[in-house]
Amino acid sequence: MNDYIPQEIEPKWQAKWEADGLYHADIDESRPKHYALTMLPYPSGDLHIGHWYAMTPSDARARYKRMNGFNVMFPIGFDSFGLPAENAAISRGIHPKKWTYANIENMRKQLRSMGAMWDWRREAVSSNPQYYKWSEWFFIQLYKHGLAYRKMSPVDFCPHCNTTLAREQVWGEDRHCERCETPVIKKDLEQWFFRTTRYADELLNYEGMDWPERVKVLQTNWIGRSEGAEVRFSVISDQSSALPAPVPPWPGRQDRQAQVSEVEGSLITVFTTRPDTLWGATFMVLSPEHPLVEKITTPDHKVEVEAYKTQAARQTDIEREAVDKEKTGVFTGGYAVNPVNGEKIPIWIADYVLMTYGTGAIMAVPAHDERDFAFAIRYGLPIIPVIDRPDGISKSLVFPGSVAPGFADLLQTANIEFYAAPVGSLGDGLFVTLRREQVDGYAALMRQHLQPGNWNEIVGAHWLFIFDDGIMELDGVSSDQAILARCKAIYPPVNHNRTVMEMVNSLPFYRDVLFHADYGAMINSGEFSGTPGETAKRRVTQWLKAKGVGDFAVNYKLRDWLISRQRYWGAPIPMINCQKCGWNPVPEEQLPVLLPDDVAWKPTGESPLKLHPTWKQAQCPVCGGAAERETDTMDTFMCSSWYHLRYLSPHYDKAPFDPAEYNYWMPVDTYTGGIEHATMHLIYTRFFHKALRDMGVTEGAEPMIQLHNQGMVLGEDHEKMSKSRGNVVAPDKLVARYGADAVRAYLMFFARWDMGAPWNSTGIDGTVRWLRRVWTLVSERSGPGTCSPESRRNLRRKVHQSLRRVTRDFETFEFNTIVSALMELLNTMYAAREAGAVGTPEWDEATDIYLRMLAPVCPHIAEELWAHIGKPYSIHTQPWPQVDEAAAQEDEITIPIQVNGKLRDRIVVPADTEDEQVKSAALASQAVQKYLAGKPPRQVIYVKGRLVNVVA
RNA sequence: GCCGGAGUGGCGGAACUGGCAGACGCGCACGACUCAAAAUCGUGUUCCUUCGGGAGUGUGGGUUCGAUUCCCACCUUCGGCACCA
Repeated sequence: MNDYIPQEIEPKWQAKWEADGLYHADIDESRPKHYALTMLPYPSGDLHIGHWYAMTPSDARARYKRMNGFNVMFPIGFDSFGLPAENAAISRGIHPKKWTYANIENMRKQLRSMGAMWDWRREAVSSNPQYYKWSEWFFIQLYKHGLAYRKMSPVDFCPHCNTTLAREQVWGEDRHCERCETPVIKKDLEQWFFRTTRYADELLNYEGMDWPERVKVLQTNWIGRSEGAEVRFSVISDQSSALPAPVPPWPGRQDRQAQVSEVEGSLITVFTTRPDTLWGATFMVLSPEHPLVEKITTPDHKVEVEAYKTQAARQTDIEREAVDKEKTGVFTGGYAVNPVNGEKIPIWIADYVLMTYGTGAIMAVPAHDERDFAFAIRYGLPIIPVIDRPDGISKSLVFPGSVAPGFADLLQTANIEFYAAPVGSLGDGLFVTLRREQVDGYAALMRQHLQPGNWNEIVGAHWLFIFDDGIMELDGVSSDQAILARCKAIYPPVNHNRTVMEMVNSLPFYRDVLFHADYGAMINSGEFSGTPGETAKRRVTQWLKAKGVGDFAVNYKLRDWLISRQRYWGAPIPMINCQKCGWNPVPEEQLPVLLPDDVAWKPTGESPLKLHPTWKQAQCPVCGGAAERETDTMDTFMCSSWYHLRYLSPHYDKAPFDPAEYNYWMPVDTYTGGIEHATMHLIYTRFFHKALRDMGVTEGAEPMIQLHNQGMVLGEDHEKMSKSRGNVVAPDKLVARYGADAVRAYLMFFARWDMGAPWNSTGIDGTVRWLRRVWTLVSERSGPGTCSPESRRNLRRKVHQSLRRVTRDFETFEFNTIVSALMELLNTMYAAREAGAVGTPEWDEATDIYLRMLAPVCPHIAEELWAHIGKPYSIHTQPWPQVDEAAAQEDEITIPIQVNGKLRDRIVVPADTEDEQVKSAALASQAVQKYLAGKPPRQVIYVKGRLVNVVA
């Protein structure tokens, strides 16, 4: 037989498989179906090694499933709308359509070189009108079912280019436009949203889904459900000292996302997870974008507020939310009334409050929230503890000379924990830590021994200020100022402090007891003081509800899905705006709304749909008058939320998919793709499916039963592959040099699939060598057949053990060990050949099983060798071999012997040896005897078939 | 910063449910074949060692007869953070 030349055999078999329609997937009720789906690629121009890494193992597993009797559908297509096409248009003057379809043509060719079992008849291309007609249709259905709506939302905007910018188009610390380097601004636009939040609770349910735990956790955190309360604060004027007007009745539950715009008049609604801390709310913070900011801000604060809003708008949400960032904000001049105690509290704005979470406003409880604490310390706002410390710890620093001599001895006698250490340059002070039950005794002792003209404070679980004429307790805003005034009178260096907390926070000894975010009994909370932590939230919320100032509320981090893109290359949003009739969908019989081809590209990237002279002119579907089309297009995540449905029947023109195909193939049995899609795409597609289900379009709770994610292939320099870094690995070159089979095998072998790894160009020689060895071995068909029955049995054992491993690893997506097992078995077969096994029935069986196991991994060489040994075409329609458990059974086992957990010896015993016999054989070992040194063992542990541990 | 992963020889990785750490491969060294080279085949390859043994799975602790595996803290690194897809 000739040498192994993959460049000859691979195109040959690919052409034959194609001509024979070997991979056509058609409905066949007699067989169980398997829908294997790999994530829709974007046609960026060149197939990336990352595509191969993602798709080859998916293909191998689809093939394995097919050999296991399943009718497998493994489709492919292109997610072909999106930003890069427009970038090419702007920078190189190529029409996005032309650029996209040229790329698709190239990638089809490249994809075919993989030898994957795609059914190309089912190819779906999201930028084809016959595809995006249905994307538009879905938009209209969602709109008709109340799941699409418009609201104002900010975008990053380049004022010079007059364009909305994607996050990746904003560069640098100063956030400038990638094209013209102008600093970006935020611009508020009316945009379309889908109500994903309506499905938030259902999306948290993963019942019956075989998805990786990490993805479920990521999604759960992304959805970010939290239970708490909404509370309404009324705004009052600076001058107002009279009691505030009563808060109007609670309007009842409304749609979550609509809430924000419904904040009006003089009411601020906040969401809080800690209604039990309401008595400690000493100020409010609005997001700088909050609609009430303008109304509340007093004339003398206008300049500062406007300046702050501008700087906040230039940051990303990530920067704004960062916990370690310095907290900044400005006072608006406005005040609100804390509904629980009538306290007048100032209203600030700060960038750490985001308009996209909750109601865009918070009540700040600095004693029990880390960020609020930092903010209050910085701006001198009062901090009043309202939740008891569960640990009951208080601290007190006794200043040098503030107590009568001998105080330390008294503490010792009272069993109070303390140490003496210098306080600045004042001499030694006493640093006291108190348990709850010691506070009263300590306070009494201090009252007796405090020298005139001093005070002492107890802070933490208790807040007592002991003066020579009595004790004051920090229990509210007024006592805060009263205590501070006394302290300033006694010790002028504290004059600059604005609050008691600021004063005590300057002593590092106190810092760990000043603030906590735990649950505990309520304190300083009027009639609620003493309410235990377990019931506090519920009882306070019930009371708020009864008073009409609040209610139970659930909030989510998940936001509604922003669909609008101010771009050309996307599916048009099929809506028409009429001055008389408002927004209405394009009548379904007029779909698709086609993208115009004759568009002009301004070098700035301004949307050509807006600039097109006639495209946006339309007739109102209601009154028939002149109206305007929506010129925004859809987010490409819309296209990729339903592509698995278009694959069912890409040419069907009566509906997005053929119901007969749906009924047979759906749901997707195995979905594979990158872990980077764990939240956005995989939440959107689940939302989409559930929304369609509720409209009667789809069935079942979930679109994808099983999910497996691959990791990423980095460049050889351990950096993300990119053209600019010059570290991109081109699969075409590798295929030309080594053949597709070797590249496929190497990609499965070189890393753990679910983790990914940096590319390693040196290892591929090993897989090439391996395939050549397979070739050589199978080529040789006649031999002496002279080897011993024992070595023939050993060969069979190894074959069936390998089959067991390979089968298991295919089920669990552990592709690297599949290839290892095949390499190992080949080594055994080489040894068997040396022993004269060629020509025996065991050898023939080994060859047969070997090629079947190889077929999903390296389909071309397996097919070639299968033909060579005279087996019927095609190996890919052969059944998967069955493990002969009896043959795989070991006769003898080696048991490692440990003494005190360290390996000291090994014994070989028949596999069926009784436990007691194994133990006594282990104890009889010379090595064990040596370590026992004549003493009896304390314990002998035998883990059946695994190991013996002798405890001396 | 927040959420989720990952850290094992010179390198990629293996180790099933807490039970022999380093399978398989790359690289390297030596040998065979060859005039020679490539290819191929064979042997060896965690580190230290006084050759008895000792240490060792990012770091530090803990649980256990026994920990790469479980628990706590930390370090490094990768993915995502809502207009890249």
